[in-house]
Amino acid sequence: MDREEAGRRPETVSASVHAAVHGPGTVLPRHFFERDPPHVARALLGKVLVRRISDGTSLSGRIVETEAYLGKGDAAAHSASGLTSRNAVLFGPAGHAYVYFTYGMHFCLNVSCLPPGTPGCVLFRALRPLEGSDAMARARNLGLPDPRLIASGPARLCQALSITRAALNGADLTAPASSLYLCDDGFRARRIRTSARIGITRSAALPLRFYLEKEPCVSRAR
DNA sequence: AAGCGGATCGTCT
DNA sequence: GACGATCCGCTTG
Repeated sequence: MDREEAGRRPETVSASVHAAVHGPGTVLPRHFFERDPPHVARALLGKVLVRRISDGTSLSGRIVETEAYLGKGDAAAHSASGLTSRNAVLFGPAGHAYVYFTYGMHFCLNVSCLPPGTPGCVLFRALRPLEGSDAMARARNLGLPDPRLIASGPARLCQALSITRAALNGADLTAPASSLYLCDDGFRARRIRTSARIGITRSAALPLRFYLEKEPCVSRAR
């Protein structure tokens, strides 16, 4: 699957990005995700989500918005009613993709947290495009590659990166050969804001949404 | 600028 | 049989 090692390619980065990417960086290891979802959700801000597609090119974006879903005391979490075939990934090891289908047409991407048997995850809600923004805009059927419309919203993010449940649910995001993984490229998030999560009805008041201040690619931005 | 509803189907009651 | 961790286009003010 992995035709060339992901660590040595020169990266082409749009000049419009506000901070430079310092090379491909290091892939986030499993222990990064073996923590409480709120910690992981904060720590993921500023990291890079990379998707290698079949033609060998990489699509990527800086994570600017996340939400944490807890294993206990969180009625909004898909794991709230116990293990089912749909949510089984959440009860497995940390660092795996939980992709679900909703509203008859949308996919959303999460990463599992905490050790096996203890559910919890982080929902990826928005990216600032880095590599492949033109290809991502095409995948979204956008006329112009407006960075604010490419991956600002969990379903838009999945559409931009061609993430489906069939292709990626359960995938190990820490595996070297993964077609979807997370990187630390040295960027450090400046100001992190917290709010209630978006679009849920139960446990709606918990402050479990995290996003970068003054970031135009956050969903539902002003 | 904000609010409404349609699209569309897997999952669980 | 109902309801989404959503998005988009159309309406109204």
